[in-house]
Amino acid sequence: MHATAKLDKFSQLSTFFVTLDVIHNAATIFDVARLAGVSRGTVDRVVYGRGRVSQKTQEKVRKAIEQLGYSANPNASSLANRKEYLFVCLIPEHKKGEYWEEIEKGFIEGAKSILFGAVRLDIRYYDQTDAESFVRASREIPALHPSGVILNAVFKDEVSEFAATLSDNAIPYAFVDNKIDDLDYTLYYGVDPYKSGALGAFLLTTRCQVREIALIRLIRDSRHKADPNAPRRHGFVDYIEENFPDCVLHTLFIHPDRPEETLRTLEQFFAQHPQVKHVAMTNSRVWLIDEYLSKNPDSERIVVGFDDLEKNLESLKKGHLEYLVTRHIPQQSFKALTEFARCVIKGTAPQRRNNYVHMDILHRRNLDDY
Amino acid sequence: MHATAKLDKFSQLSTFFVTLDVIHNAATIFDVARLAGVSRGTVDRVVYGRGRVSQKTQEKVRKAIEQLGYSANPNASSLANRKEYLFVCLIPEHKKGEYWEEIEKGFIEGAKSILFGAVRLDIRYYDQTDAESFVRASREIPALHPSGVILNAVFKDEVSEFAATLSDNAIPYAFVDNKIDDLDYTLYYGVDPYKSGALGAFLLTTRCQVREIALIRLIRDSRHKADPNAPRRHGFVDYIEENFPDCVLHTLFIHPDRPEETLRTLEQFFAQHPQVKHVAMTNSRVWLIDEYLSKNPDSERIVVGFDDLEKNLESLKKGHLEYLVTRHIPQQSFKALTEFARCVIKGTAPQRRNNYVHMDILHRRNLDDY
DNA sequence: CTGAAAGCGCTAACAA
DNA sequence: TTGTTAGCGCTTTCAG
Repeated sequence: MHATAKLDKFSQLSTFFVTLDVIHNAATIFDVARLAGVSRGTVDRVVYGRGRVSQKTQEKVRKAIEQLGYSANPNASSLANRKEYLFVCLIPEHKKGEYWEEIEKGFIEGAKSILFGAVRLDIRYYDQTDAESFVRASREIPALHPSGVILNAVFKDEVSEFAATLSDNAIPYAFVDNKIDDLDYTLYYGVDPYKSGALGAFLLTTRCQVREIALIRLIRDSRHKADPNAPRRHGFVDYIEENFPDCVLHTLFIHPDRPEETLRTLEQFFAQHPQVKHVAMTNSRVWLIDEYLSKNPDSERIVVGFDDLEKNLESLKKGHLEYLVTRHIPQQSFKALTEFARCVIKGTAPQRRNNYVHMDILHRRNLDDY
Repeated sequence: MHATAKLDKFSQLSTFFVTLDVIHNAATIFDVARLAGVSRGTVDRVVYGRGRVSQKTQEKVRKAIEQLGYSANPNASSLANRKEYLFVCLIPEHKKGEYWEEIEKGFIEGAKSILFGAVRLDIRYYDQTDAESFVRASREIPALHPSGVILNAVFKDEVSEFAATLSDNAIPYAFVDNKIDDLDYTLYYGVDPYKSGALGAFLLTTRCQVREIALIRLIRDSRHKADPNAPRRHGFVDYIEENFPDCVLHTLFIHPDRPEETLRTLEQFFAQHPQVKHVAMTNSRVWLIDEYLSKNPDSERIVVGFDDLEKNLESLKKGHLEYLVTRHIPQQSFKALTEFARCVIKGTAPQRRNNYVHMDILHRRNLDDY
């Protein structure tokens, strides 16, 4: 598919315009074959590098392709190509409304949007708090003979080992959300968590003289080995330390599954520290404190959170939060899947290997059409 | 194309997964034909309501379709369907780097991305400052017999008249960027300019006690009848008046093509009013004041602009601007074209008629991957 | 009203 | 190493 543009100027009409024919116009594989003086089969072999073509004919064909600006009609390709591609997504199990549900949506939409070849998706889950469950889930994957695997990198050792297995089986893999740098992944899509933390800190403190901040964290299960939120938190904390060296950071811990306890913890803290007006939560669940915020309105208070979960957006809309730092979560998994599939199916390298997606600043005032 | 999902739980493995087959699996038109006891041609007629099919066979076919969950393979469709669609885009002529260039990019990319049917794009230009040129350009369009026309609404009367002509010729049309409410357009994509103005005002003034603001405007050619920027400016001004009733708004005019004059105007103004620290420009060319800003650094000054033109982004990156209120400009025209084409080609109504796209808040800190 | 059949551009298996 | 050919699933004449 390619576009040609011709520019015509009709000066006496004082009107000018551009016409472009988009889409597989012009040249077909047949045209190329004729120009190169070979058969369509040969052209096909050259285009996809299937080998078994002499250097000389390859040259001829290449030249013809260039001359005609040929590129295969993707519709005809995927019609003729009945190959099926199986992609396995290995992600944390999750409940409705949680972060990983959004990621999953992106995968599914991405798979649906692929038009070259028939794509199957197999989504496998593991327990984020349990490295063993990751190992169990990952072990079943090679037997499925997938064309590719997409996963996130929770448990460093276990993921590295799995990646090695995949490589041994010549199965390409991609990371989404986070990655392990020294592995041989095809591509990665995610945000820079450190920067996003710093951005949140900036939004919380800009144009203010900040003396104290409440940073609210989650009590993680003791089984929970990983701390996937650390880079973002560090970005946040480092920003504060650099820009407000005298600022006191109060860290409070709340339990994600105990709302009454959370309410009490917060009420108690803010009763003791009424001067603290800046509040942040660097994980994705700032909605957990929404109940406290709505029951204890304070027009001077500024709260900043992260990630566009449904519940966070609601909290933002109600005015309990000032800013949410995020990106369209499904977009990163959508792009990851479609790009990865393109690379795998067409056998090409990705345009870019490490893709950091843009961070959005969300405020009540620009929330409407998100 | 449709997706089926089956959920299997292997509890003893403490692993569960979801498989979904995306894309034209299962039933083909042949299967439907066989089940209904008719030919493929008949099925086709039913599916697309081309008429000339008896009620009875229609029933049979419908039932078979339902039973098999049939839906046409889009690849095969557009392969067999050699119809060409011509879309005409009618937009202001522009120079490199200007707003409308970005819009144009979106159209072109959108056309390229369409995979159903072959699409041709014909981009026509007119002079924004000259209603007559719009009339001239628009008059040539019906003769092209386009499948659809996309335009923006600059000159109310002239556009309305053209729209009527299109309707008379049964040519559907869509608006991008701005619209005229009471016309019969198929769909519209744009931002709410009033809201974006208010958002800019908010970002300029949040957490500040603002007493004076410099609002910089463009000297428009006297021929320039339209004031396309008015709604955004009103959003800005109204916000300020509501929230800072005592704030003084200084309006300065600069000429878009006279940089030295601009520099002088600004230097003179700020020499006389050194206390003014808040500056805004509600049109898309805040880069015009970049030279002044870089030559007269002031850490207390806050500048807010609009639209992600290359030059504005540069100015933001260099730290001369604090915030830019924008959206991916090409995205709105991309979406407008693809959605419009879908509606026209498939003969369906748009999902939504008026589409307001999300406004991004851009700051030096979230600019990297935009 | 309905069926048959010739492609759309490409792939892949088979023959040469 | 190369050419030939039978489809992929759908659309669209053209006969009947």
